[in-house]
Amino acid sequence: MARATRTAGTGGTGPSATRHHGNRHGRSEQARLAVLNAADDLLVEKGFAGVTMEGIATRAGVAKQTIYRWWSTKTDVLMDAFLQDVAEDLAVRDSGDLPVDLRAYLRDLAWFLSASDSGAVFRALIAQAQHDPAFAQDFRSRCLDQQRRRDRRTLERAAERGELPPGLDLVAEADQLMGPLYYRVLVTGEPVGQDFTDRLVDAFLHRHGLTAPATG
Amino acid sequence: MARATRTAGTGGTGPSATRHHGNRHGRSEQARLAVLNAADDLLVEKGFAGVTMEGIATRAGVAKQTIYRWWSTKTDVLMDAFLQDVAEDLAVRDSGDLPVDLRAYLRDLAWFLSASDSGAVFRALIAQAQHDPAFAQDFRSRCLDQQRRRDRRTLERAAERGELPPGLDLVAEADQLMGPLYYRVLVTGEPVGQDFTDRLVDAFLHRHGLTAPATG
Amino acid sequence: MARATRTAGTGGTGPSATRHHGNRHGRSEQARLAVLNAADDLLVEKGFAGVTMEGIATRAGVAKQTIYRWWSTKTDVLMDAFLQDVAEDLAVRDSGDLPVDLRAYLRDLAWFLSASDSGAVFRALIAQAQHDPAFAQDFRSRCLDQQRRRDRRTLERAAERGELPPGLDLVAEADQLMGPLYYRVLVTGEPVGQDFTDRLVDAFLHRHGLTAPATG
Amino acid sequence: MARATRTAGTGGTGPSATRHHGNRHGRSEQARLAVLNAADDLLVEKGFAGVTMEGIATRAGVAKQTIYRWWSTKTDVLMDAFLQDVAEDLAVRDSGDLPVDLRAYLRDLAWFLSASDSGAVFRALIAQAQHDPAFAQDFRSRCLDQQRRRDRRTLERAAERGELPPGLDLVAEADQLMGPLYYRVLVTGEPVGQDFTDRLVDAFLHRHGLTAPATG
DNA sequence: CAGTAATCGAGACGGTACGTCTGGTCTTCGG
DNA sequence: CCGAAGACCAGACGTACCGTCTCGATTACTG
Repeated sequence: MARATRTAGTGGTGPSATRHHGNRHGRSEQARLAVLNAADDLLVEKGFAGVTMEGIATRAGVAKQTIYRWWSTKTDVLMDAFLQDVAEDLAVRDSGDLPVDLRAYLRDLAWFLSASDSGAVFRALIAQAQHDPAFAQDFRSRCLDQQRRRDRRTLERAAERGELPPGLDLVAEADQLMGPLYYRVLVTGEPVGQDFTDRLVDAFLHRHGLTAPATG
Repeated sequence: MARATRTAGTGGTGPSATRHHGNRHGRSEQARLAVLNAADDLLVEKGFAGVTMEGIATRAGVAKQTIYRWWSTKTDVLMDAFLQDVAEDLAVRDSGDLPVDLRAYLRDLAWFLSASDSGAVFRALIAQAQHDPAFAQDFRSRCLDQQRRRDRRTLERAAERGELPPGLDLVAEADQLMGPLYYRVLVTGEPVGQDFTDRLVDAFLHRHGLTAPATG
Repeated sequence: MARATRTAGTGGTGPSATRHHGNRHGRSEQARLAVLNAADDLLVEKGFAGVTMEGIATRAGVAKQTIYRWWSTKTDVLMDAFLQDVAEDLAVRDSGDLPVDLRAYLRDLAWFLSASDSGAVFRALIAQAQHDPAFAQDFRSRCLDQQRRRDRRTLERAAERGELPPGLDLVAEADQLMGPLYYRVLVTGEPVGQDFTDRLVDAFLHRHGLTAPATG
Repeated sequence: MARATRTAGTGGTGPSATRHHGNRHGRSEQARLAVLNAADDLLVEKGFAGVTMEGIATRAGVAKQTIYRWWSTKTDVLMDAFLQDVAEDLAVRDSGDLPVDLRAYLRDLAWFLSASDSGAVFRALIAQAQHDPAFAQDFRSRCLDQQRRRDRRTLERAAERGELPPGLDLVAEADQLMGPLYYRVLVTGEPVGQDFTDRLVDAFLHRHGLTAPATG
């Protein structure tokens, strides 16, 4: 909900800035944000089936045609809503120490995937990708790739610092490290507390001989 | 498709065995199988969105009400279809040797998840579980639990044989071993060849000091 | 997912009469009449533009699909509504005396065309026939022909009684007699009082030497 | 189509005549004619339902707002298009002989109403007048009155020449004479050949003792 | 010779209704 | 009682037009 307010409360923000409702010079930013917000809110409140083009239009105070002008399906809208929000809900910290950063990131990722609003959108999009191969491709190139890059970031920084053996396939390592977390959230639905994520990190560190914590 | 034929071509199976079209003697097995088949076929042919109650009814030559009498939603139908087929498409072998059995199972599981018909149904159900928490619970207890038990079987047998250290949390181990495979199929959509599954097995074995394979 | 079904609590109106809401044995008479009524009412209240399929459905408490199942357009609905009502709003009297009956019928017809509810529907249908040739053909065979037959009836009876010269083209005579009335209602929109219709009748009678009233 | 060319082919008409695209001192005649033409063409090609403000704008190469600036509805546009054309498609001849002129005019009127392009527009406008009383009033004062004056012209000239009895109500006589023709075109849709119109004229003449034609 | 005022093409906007599709419910009849 | 058939209410789908609006460019008068 923070989104719309940012622009809606224009008050006397700028001189005569972005006041247009859509004309030859481009679309209405106001309508765009209202749509993204409405989609987001509906997903969180009523679930994926409760997100309909009509519902979004009504809730956003926007004409259906305005939505169809810029997005082709409700999942397309949700994808934009996700891209708008994800940066705020999942940041990558950098303390310069791999074990510390890794533990922090997996904890944050677990929260993002299982508890945040944009995580709910993310899960819905992954689900839709199972149902629709064409959407899957679009989703991967527009959302998932950057998400995986984020997931790899901590390892890459450590590799640059020399904390990891050279020549390591970081993509494969990241998939092996994060995979069980995604699996748990998406498939088994079991809780993902810090104990769970820490165990994954420990296994990773141990695998590369970085520390040998007797976590048990 | 084998399913329906089994019953439809009754020919001279029995005296006048399961010949009823639905009367006071219980539901029609013929109708039940036709429905499951139709749902299955529609999913494979047209994707999840192409599976509708009306479509199933038409394709199965059955009245809509007949479906609603026994199933509540199309995903409910698909779940039954899945349970009917999964046993055939994913078996657990037992050679008595952990590395061998593990490599074989992960290869089979990869094929099952990414290429088999029942795997397609499975993915659709997992997707639906993201969209609908109530369905998720039902799906987990009726389908997923047994799937995870199957995934664990090889490890359990090895543990019984003493090939694995005692006191190991087999559930956690299995999740960590299979997680990246599910992740790859459901999320990244990248191919899951034997090289990929073997690498997962090798990491698992190495983690427990069972072999020290030079990667490659 | 129990849906709140709203059924008119008719109590125990009849034995077990027409209680069905549409099943394999035919359509719901209740729905049919509700639709015709709603269309009629909307036309009278809001004019032709105020008659919409959605509006009819809402007002009739009927699903849009139910309308489209039995009628193709709103004018199709209006045509049925007209056929349902016309008999009540325009009757042909028979006193056995041509001048008397003719004066009475033209007066009734004038009221029907310009002031009755079904006359309003009739005018709307004639208008639509100007806009759509395909509809025009349908309208003429289903409504107009019987209307013109009604318009001719009085003359035909008089001819049978020998009050009119034999061999007269009654169709042409009727068109010439009624034409100016329709013209006045549809085109000029001027009032059609009894003085006006009587003058038409007098001209007709004079044309055939039946009476020679010096009408001023 | 003749219309636009008339102005479009400015060639060397005037010095720098009507070349403006609309500025503070008046509207663009070019746009005006393009709109009227487009409306006319659309009506003839696709029928009344095929005439839309958007369609007119596109076909005329004009912005929607330009249309709304000068006309309020599509029927308003059609009315102007009609006024632009009617004079060319229906002229009143004057030979000085009532029977001759009357026969000629009714023949021309029949062709105008049933076969000409502006007649098609005229019928569409009459139809719209049935649907919309406010439009009806506007249409009658701006189009119909002059049309009825044209219809009366021949009789008026004959009256001035003394060919008709003095004190005759020419309005009523014209309505009674033309009414059946309008009725036939607008309501029954039957063909209006010269035999039909001549018979109307003969009845009129006989009614006033001008000739005594043996009917048929 | 700038400034102003009205026009024009373009097209996004909030809406309404369209005609279609699917979801679930209900009723009737045959076996 | 079950199953086939199919009519029913409900409501979302994606499209077509409606009438309003804002924009930048154009053009003739006005000061």
